Amino acid sequence: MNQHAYSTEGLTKNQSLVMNELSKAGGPLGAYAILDQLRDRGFRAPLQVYRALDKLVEAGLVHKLESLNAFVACRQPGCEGHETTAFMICETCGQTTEISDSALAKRLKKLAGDFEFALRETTIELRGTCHLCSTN
Amino acid sequence: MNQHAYSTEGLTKNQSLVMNELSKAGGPLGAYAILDQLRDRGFRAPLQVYRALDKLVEAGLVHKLESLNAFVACRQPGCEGHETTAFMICETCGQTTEISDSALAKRLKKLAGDFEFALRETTIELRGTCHLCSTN
DNA sequence: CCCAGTTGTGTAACTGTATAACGTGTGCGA
DNA sequence: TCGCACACGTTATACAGTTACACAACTGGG
Repeated sequence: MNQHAYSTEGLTKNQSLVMNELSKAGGPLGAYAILDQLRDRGFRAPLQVYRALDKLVEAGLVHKLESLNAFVACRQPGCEGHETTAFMICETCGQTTEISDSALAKRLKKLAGDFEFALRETTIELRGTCHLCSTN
Repeated sequence: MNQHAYSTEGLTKNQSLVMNELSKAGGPLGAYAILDQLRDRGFRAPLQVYRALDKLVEAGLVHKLESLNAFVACRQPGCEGHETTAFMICETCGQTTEISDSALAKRLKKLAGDFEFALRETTIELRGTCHLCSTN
């Protein structure tokens, strides 16, 4: 367990604060945006945010969107298949959709296998325009 | 055509220099690493590198690896299927392998279609350990 | 030929993203 | 109680990418 237990999830104080901001946002946030949001809660330096994010990503509660250099709260609490999650990112409205597709995961595993590559983590990000933005 | 024609490929002087560095490297390079390599060829500012990279990526000669914030020369000259290229990145030796898999591309297109998402570009990056590094 | 538009280039300053290198405090087990 | 692991705080710095402005070189049409 954890030393402080500030949260229902066994997160530390800083981790809870960062997690809370990401949940409130409902979409991707940059580390510095999070920092700004948390200045009045005592945050002063980027490292405080990055350390919390590292743990949250590790715990599977947060995903990093590499093509945005941003972070997003996991859609569902116990986000399974965390290693092979795909994201659709609307370049117009910024909305992101999290997808877990087993066929996709399977194909990637097979490709890695073909190259005798020990797969640890995958990044799959689809950029384009979402339905809503296309029709407007 | 191009104004200077410094290269066999119709690239400008700066584009050729950057392309040449990436080809020599045989692996991913950060923009500032390229800049440092080209200081004695007259490069002084990041923008010179980024402008060249933009054109090279647009021309399909170079890929950006989002999870490394780095750039890599395209494996084959006329890299087709440029929109749906996957990369395997060895976290030990840094080597990258470029993969074009039509089944993968098809599956991604289908997923986008299911969500009525107008796909523009995809990023697929597999991180792990390559065969060589696993056995050593 | 000249002019206007486009594209490539050079330079400086700046914002944004991320990490290194310190040191401090706290809980926990040997 | 000693040391270890871990969260935390602070400063500085490295790396990534952009904005703004100016100039040079080619291009196309009148």
